[in-house]
Amino acid sequence: MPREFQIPFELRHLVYFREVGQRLHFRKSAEALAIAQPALSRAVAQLESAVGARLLNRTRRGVELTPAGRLLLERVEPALRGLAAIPAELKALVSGEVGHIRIAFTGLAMATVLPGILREFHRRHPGVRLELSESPTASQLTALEAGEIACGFFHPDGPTPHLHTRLLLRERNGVLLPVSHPLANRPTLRLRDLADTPFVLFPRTHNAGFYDRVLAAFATAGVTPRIAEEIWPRANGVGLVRAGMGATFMAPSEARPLPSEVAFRPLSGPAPESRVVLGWPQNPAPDAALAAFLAIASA
Amino acid sequence: MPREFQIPFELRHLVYFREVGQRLHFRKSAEALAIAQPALSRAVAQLESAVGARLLNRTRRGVELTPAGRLLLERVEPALRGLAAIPAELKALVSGEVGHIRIAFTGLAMATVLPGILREFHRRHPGVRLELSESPTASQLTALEAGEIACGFFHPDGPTPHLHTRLLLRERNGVLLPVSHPLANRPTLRLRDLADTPFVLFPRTHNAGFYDRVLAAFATAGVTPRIAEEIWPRANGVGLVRAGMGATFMAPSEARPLPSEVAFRPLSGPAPESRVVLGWPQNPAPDAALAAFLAIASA
DNA sequence: GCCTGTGATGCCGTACGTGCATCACCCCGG
DNA sequence: CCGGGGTGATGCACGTACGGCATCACAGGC
Repeated sequence: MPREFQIPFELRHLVYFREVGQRLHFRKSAEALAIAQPALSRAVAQLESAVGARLLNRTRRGVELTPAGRLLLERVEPALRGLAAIPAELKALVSGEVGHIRIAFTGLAMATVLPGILREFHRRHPGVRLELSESPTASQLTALEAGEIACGFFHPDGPTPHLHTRLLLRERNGVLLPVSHPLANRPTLRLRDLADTPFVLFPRTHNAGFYDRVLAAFATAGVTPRIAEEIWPRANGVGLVRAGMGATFMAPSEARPLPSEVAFRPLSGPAPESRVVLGWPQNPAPDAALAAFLAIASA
Repeated sequence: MPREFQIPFELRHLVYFREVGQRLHFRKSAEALAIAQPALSRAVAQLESAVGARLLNRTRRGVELTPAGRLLLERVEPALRGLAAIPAELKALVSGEVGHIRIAFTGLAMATVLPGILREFHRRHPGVRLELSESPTASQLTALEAGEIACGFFHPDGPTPHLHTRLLLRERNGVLLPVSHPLANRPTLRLRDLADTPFVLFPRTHNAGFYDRVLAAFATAGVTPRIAEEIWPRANGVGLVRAGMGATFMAPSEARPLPSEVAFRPLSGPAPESRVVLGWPQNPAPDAALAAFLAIASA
């Protein structure tokens, strides 16, 4: 044996000793361990020699623990219990029963697809802890690149290298405007009607893709929009619209409960589109918990 | 292999895996473990097979932990640290550096020999915890028999089977009496002078040996004592003497600080004798800590 | 007194952990 | 583009030590 680092015995010795230390009977312990009695005697003797202390007092009728044996048993029992539990723990981990996943999302994702996904995942994998954090698309992309999050729900913004993506939501936006707005009484609007209306958008850096689609839609309609305010997160734009500071774009899904001072109107003709994408790194390969989450989220 | 109960791997596997899991490099880890690299590869592969999970992702330039590997490492490290500490712990125990000893004593022992012994033992063996409890001789003898205490300081009371004993103190008693007593002005007293003086003793059941020696001393002196009160522990007798309720016997050593209302007078002629004995069971053999204590106490 | 039951010991086969040599593969540099 | 250094994996042969079987030494009991 070249050297047994730090620990001069093996688990076998401890398991055997625990049995004898509890039963105080070599033959019965050997039977319980499914080995022959001499092997057990040898193993215990080896352990005693390894730790440099007598662990058992052998009398002719039975065995009793020495103080050293009591101390060792006291130390060994929890250690063995812990080690014995490891395979099951790992099994639970690789099967996706337990684990934790760091997930980022945008406000739109939380307003649309995310709640249903979370509910279903939690129902099927209650042992997996989710760390959820709202952050803009651009931040999610760098976090994914750095491995800080396992997956993200964001809004696509051109190509996403090193990522797998799955399109979860794609909705033509409508317009949210104050009920006091002259166009608020029409059932649908066209972009070109809104040339003079000031718009509340968000900083382009936060989701350049959508931002550019908004401008493209205006261009297609032949008008140039007036950008009055920028705000983030997008949902807060409702407050500005409500305050009469302008209109904003919104997907129908996120315009569900609205204050009475604002109105949501679909667009006919060109319209910007909101997209929610689930993205995760191509490598390393997702662990079991993440794989299960991705499967449910993509369903 | 007949069956490896509960735990499908050996400490060797865990030690090896910990090294690789920390260094993330097979060759360097093998060198640090003083084994060849192939042996390490095999051992880790065996562990992975045993726990049913890939623990390391082998890439061509280095190694990285899988989630399962991280979890296992997290579990294994404290376990190995605990197990590695065991030999030293046992060594400390058998060498008597640590441990604990249950000790019983009587008030007289605490008033005489015990403080010096405790001080010296604690100086030489600071890691040994002492559980001290005052209890009468008879209780100590049954506690020793039952193995409830490791040794006792008591007053011998006839033969003590199954015990080793060591006589630590043997003092002729004097008499403690109120200063108002007619005999208080004599420098020494004789028992026969005290025939009419009421005495405060203790229940005979608590130390029949001494009690009988008191009566024997009176008999030798040709008088019959008047037993007025019984009290326990003995030291409380001082209070009764101070209250003028009678006299009592006392060893010179325990009559050091006395209230001014009482006086201690040596006896000439027959006198009862106080004996303090250290006793401990003949078997089981004393452990290292107890042996060290006995050696110091007997010195 | 023998018989039963305890743990320890002698002997031997074999399984398995090990080292050496080599392989398969990839990155990197000329 | 091709070779050299470096990674971990694999084939093979050796030695050890673990385990089983048989037996020993010893104490208690109807």
